[in-house]
Amino acid sequence: MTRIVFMGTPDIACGILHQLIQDNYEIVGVVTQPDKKAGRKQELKESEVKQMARKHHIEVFQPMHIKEDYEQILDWKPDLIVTCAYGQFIPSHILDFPKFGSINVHASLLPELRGGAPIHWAVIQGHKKTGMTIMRMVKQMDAGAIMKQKEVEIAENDTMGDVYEKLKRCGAALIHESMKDILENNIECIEQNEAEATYAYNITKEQEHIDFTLNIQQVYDHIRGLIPFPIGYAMCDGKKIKFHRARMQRCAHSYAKGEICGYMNGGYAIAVEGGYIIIDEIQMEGKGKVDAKSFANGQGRSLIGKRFE
RNA sequence: CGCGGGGUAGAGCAGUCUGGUAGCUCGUCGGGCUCAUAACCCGGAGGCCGUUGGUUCAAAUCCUUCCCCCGCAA
Repeated sequence: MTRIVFMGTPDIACGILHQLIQDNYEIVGVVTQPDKKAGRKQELKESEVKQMARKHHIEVFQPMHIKEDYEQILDWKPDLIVTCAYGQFIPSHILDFPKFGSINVHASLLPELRGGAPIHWAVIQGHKKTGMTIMRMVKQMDAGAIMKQKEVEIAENDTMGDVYEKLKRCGAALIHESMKDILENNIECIEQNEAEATYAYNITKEQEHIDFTLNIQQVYDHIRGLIPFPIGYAMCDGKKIKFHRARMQRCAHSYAKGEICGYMNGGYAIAVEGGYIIIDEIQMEGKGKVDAKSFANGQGRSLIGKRFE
């Protein structure tokens, strides 16, 4: 039987790992990022992939630096390495070791949106569709020849989380359909067109900041592209305020961009170019997430007339 | 002991510094007004002010024990 090593870390990789397990492939080992301290209490947290691997009694390897610490992987004698959002650059003498090579599953329609946050950026940039790609792994990030690709639609009101769920299912289906061909070397690989490559690096703190001077569509795409994680914010009165749920209302008005208009149409309205962004769930620094009406009754009352920065 | 904010009626908050009758917006219940309302008016119910101990004639408020929630940083 073909010996497969799976390398991945976050939840989306679980979709792929789970499908491989379902399809009865022999997973001889799983490589994932070391347990990390998380939260206020700094408790150690295992990656989602590690939790799934342990549930299925698969051996787990967690090198701090895979560049120097990789003997375990070669000892597993893999015939194929499948990776998905592992989180470390993998040296080519590991990638080249298996007889079927190494493949990567990436959450975009490559060569678009290479990098760590392709789903967020697809929504933030207002794309109408995205997808999953299986490709051969090469030294350069997400640049290998494309083996299989499958599209999903991004609906007008989809949040990052909605698209994420679609892609997780899409990825599982794609790996399910493709494994047989991959193991029979029955796939025509298509090199990526470097000229068309775009990049979707991890979201920085600065990029979580919502700029209300942009037009209504841009602001809305930005907010929904950060839901349910990491959540966009803006500043008002020196306080950080996060937007957990929002919608658009296109119309004319005479407010300044970013001005807080108060409770309107069941939400907390903020004026932008082209209409209002209506916030339905909001959170002030130091406080819990609350619905718009509660916010308007309490903390939000004194903010009316002020502007988000 | 990483830094910081907070726990007050069903919800969201003010009051705490400067101890002295429990307050606001909303919801809820009853009544009124209107062609009409997320409208307006009148009235009512609903609180061990997170927990422990202390100071005081008197504690939501000052000191103290513990629990819980959140923002930042990782």
